[in-house]
Amino acid sequence: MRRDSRLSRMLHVLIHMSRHNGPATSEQISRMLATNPVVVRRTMAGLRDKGYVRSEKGHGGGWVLDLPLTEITLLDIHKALGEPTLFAVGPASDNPDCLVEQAVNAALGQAFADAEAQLLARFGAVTLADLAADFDARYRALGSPPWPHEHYPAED
Amino acid sequence: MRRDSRLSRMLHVLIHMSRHNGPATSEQISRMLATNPVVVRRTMAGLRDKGYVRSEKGHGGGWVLDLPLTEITLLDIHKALGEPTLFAVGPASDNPDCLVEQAVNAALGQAFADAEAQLLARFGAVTLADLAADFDARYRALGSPPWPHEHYPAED
DNA sequence: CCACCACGTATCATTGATAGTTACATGATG
DNA sequence: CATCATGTAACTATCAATGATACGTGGTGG
Repeated sequence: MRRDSRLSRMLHVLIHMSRHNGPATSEQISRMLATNPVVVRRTMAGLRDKGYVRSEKGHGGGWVLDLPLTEITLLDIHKALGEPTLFAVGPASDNPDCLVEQAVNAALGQAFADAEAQLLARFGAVTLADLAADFDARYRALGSPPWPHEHYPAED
Repeated sequence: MRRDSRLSRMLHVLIHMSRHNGPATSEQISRMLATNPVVVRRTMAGLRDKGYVRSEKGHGGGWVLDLPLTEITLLDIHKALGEPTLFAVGPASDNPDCLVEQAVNAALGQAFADAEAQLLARFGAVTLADLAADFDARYRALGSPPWPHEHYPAED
């Protein structure tokens, strides 16, 4: 099944933004994500509404982080994206009155609910600063890796 | 995202089959699942190949359970369906060389891998007999519930 | 032995979500 | 005030599950 990559993409972008001086335009971001500017604006809109980023129009405008990475968890971004369904498999409701179907869905539903709770707890425990620190470790480990699009090592 | 309901459906069907005398035709099963016979054959094909059910052609033919419910776990059925992706959200690979993307995907990937392991372990620990027992409990609790399609209380 | 029944399977249409695109309006900057 | 950037509406593209049609194949029973 087709997988939703918005969470991954937004985390990617936010970390880049934190290492970036000044606003990043949707155009620049879209190149990083190999997509196009409208998709970026659409997806970032949710984060803006929750106050994680700010957008500025006109010359020199673009997107700016509005909170430090230490204050943003993966769970926050997941919620900002509208809490999309995490699971690709789910219960059937072909015959809601059927007791067999109810028994099956109760078992599956409980298993998925527990897995979701675990996943969300994990998301809530990881901040973007943690991911940025992992990036820094990878960067140091490789010395001077190639830059497919602009990375911003810890300098600025 | 659209959710794969095949696992739920197959569990539903197998339990009904265990309470059924003689083969159940794809036509009968399709009515239980509010779908059509071809979808049933397509989905059951995987279970047949793994030996959980048998199919018989001709007059009086249809589908028959080939193992007791105690010998079949939810995990078995999941595998028989081709182990479809469990998650609806996943990593982006827009820029595989980007160290930021790698850090993001490592964190997300680990979280999802752990959740998947938990889910599969749970699936492996539940047999269809457990679900059937839950059905029996629900049946007894309600006395004589309505039958939207044929249920088979513990008699035969 | 042959008519019928049920599975087996190829092929195409439908669905529902993200993702991509085009077009145009709005606001800010220099 | 021309230009740049976001905001958004309205499409189209894509992908996998699902649904539907058609036809082939093998058993069964009359």
